[in-house]
Amino acid sequence: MVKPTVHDIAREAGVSLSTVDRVLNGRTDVRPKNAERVRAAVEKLGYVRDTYAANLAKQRRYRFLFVLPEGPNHFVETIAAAVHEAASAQVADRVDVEVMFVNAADPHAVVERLKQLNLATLDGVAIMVPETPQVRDAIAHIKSAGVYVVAFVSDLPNSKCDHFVGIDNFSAGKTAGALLGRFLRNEAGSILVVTNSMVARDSIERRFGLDEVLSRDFPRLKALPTVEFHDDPQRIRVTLDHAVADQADLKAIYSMGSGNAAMLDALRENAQLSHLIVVAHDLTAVTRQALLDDEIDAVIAQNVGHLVRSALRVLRAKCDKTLIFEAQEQIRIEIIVRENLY
Amino acid sequence: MVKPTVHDIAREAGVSLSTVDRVLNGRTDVRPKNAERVRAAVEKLGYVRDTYAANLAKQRRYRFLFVLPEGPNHFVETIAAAVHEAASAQVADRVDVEVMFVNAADPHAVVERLKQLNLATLDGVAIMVPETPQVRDAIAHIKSAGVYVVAFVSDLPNSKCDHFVGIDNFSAGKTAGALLGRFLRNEAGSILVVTNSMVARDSIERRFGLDEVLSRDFPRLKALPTVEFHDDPQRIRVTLDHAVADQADLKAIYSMGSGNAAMLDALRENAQLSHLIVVAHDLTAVTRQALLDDEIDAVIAQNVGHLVRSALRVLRAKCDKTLIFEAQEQIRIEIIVRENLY
DNA sequence: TGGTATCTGACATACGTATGTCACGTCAAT
DNA sequence: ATTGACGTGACATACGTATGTCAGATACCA
Repeated sequence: MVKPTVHDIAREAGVSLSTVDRVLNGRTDVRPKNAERVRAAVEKLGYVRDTYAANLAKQRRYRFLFVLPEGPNHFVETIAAAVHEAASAQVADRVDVEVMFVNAADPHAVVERLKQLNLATLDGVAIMVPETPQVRDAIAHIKSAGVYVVAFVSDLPNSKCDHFVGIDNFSAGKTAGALLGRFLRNEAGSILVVTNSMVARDSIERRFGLDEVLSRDFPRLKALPTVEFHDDPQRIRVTLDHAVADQADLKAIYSMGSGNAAMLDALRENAQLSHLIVVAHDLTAVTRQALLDDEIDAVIAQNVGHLVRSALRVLRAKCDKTLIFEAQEQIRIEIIVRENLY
Repeated sequence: MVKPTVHDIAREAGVSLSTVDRVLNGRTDVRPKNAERVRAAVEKLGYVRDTYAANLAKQRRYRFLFVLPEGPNHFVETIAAAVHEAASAQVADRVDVEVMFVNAADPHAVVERLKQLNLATLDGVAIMVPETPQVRDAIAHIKSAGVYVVAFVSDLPNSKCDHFVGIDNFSAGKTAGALLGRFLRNEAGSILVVTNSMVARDSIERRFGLDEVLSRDFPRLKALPTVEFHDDPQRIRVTLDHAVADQADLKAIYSMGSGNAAMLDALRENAQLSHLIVVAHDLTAVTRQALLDDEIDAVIAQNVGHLVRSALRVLRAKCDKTLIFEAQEQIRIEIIVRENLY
């Protein structure tokens, strides 16, 4: 009943400890017949390597890096805070975590920074940048150095990442649509959709999700063309004023990503907008306060603590070449109203 | 930069390894002055014990037990499955997990089973039973044997538990109320509240939460007195038929706990009820399917995987006497609609 | 001062695994 | 028969911590 060790395997297989080690760690110089006997013994006794003892012996440390977009952004700041929190909690687990900020808007700058990484000192990287051909190449380069890569928050479907840690943004958009449809029961009208930029694939996918649900389940609601306001708070204000003038049937606002603060500021300046349903993405200090103040009806969020811990667990699993526990790494699309705010 | 070891502490404090060990493990026979120097060195070098190395040396295994209510219940079955899943994932972490089912409806039977436990072979217990004076005493007994106890899913506020792993049911009820209020925008009417039994404090707390939100934010909505149907599917059917006859303004159903299947069956048999908004608790095979079939509008849930893993982490932290990472152990009140179903 | 109870340090062994060294086989090619 | 390549086993050391033994130091009291 007690956990078998390498010694038990050696005895069971009738070979020496050295041979067991050679098989287990994929070294050369083992006769196929003996390798097979070792594998059979492992199977029979149900041996699983004690990773902690192994790490102790190897003096192993896991060195991970988070690459996050720089610039003022509440969501990213929340993530960075979660990374630092997790990092301090994980020192006991032999993992060292660093954070690097890159100018995500400039693909060349991103690649430049990625190329400068000393890959010999790294075991894994979690990357949160938009996918470009250059980024794709940089990732291939990192991976070829034996460093594991996970796409973080934004998926990089065409890159050779080991995993994606984040939510399905298409479903997130559908969820927003479902909430809007239910919050506007029996009502017809239009929905203003705003985002900072549609360059990020996140926004595009969310928009698709929204449109699919609205057209299928709530055809009485019409989503207006997405308004992008590229870091210009003025623009959102003007857009809102126009919308309220042109669209007599405006019923709701869907804020798809960064820029919630600007959207809320604009909302506050136009009293006519106070009856609108507002659904926004990402739980930050700003949206949290807006929920409490009843300025936002619901927030679609992903738990940043889970995101970070999941990324770390996945990277560790890759390093240890162990299986990842899919159910645990599934990042939930959370719906947050004032009452279940945490 | 490298993690300090006990040797570093000994050197820094100018004492021997033995003395460091005596201080660290709370043994006797250490002069206060030396103990203080060791503590200062620990502080200065930022020493943290390597739990894994320590467990290796101690040949430590964590033996935990989940005490769950028996009887056919989808929610508990889901939990039991999650426990077994987590248990198999945790063998590598030196933890052995067992599950015991008790007849939660019979306090004496519960206590009888708890008293039979061989506490010498246990390190921690997660208990999910309603609180009674007998249970309270049994828990005190378990704790006095040096076994850690966490209240699991249902809180045991008057018992001497080490922790509560679960959601705040008052907030959960408020969340349900907030959803109902938003789903029934601008509408007035009554809400049917059903549950299997109000004996469990969960239901009582949820009801309080519901009432508070409705009266404060949505006074146009009136929640009818809670209908309990004590494992009698017939009862819920009759109740629904009466409600639809008596309450012309019936707008929604709030199912507060177990018994979703019976509620749904009754709903299906009365075509006049198909336009009702339905909010239910707990994500199980039944509610999952009902969400997909659009029979339920939203489910308030707690992630059973998180519940179980949190309980295990908390018990481990107690055994290791390390701090628990509150943010991670906070169980979320999840809102689930068809689109963010997982 | 002697006796004794209380502290302390040096050292050894162990946990399960990784890794290195070295000698000793076996077998085929020279 | 000699060489060399390959396969193997025995053994040692290490990782950071726990725990035990025991001799020796120190402090305290009479």
